[in-house]
Amino acid sequence: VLAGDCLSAARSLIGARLVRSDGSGVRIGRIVEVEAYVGTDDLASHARFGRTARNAVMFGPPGRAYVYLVYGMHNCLNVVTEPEGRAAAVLIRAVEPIEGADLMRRARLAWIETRAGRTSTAGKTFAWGARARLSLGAVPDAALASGPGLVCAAFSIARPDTGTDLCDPAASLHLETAAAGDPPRTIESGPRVGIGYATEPWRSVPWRFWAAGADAVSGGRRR
DNA sequence: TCAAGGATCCGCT
DNA sequence: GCGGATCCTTGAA
Repeated sequence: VLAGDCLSAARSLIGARLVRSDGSGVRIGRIVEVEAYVGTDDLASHARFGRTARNAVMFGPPGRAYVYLVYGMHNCLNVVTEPEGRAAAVLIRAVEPIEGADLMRRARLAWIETRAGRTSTAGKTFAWGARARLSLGAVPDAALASGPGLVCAAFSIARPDTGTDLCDPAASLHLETAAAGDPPRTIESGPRVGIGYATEPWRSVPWRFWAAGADAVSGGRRR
């Protein structure tokens, strides 16, 4: 499915499961929000400058992970789609925890700690970390991965995960199709988020897809 | 080598 | 609703 056209792949990823299994246990989440970035023509895509060292994996075979850093702090997970040679990927924006929510919470905490430990602007960052630590306790399980940066924090995904074959069930990080008992959900679509630098038509093309009514859809955007 | 800016999250107003 | 934190990637010099 991932080898097919990117927009269809994006739709079919809604409802699929993201699985992380490592020494600390198993974390499973249901994907409820994605965005498609298609080809070198798409001026919102990282592929818009052509092939570079960072985005090379987008041009490779489908089913691989592409993890990049935005705003200097947050990792974002993408699934490469379309055949080798065509640059396209689906950004995983939000996931609904199914199993291992406690582990996700611990991973979120670990993410905060690594940043709180750094002191660049004279203790200010540590103060931010302390507050974030407190507020994490108030976050409901459903919202533990309700945003692209949070998905990576909750599943301990970082740039070294780039290139992982997400279709390999033996991989520490991989995808699984929706279970038979999962509730069917309507898929809605709308313009992508955070790409104000792109020009039309790319800026408003409705290539963001989400599961209607899902609690975990990022920041009040479930419409 | 350098400067600019970004597919975000959070707290506070 | 706004702004701060934070650092990697990019393209041009």
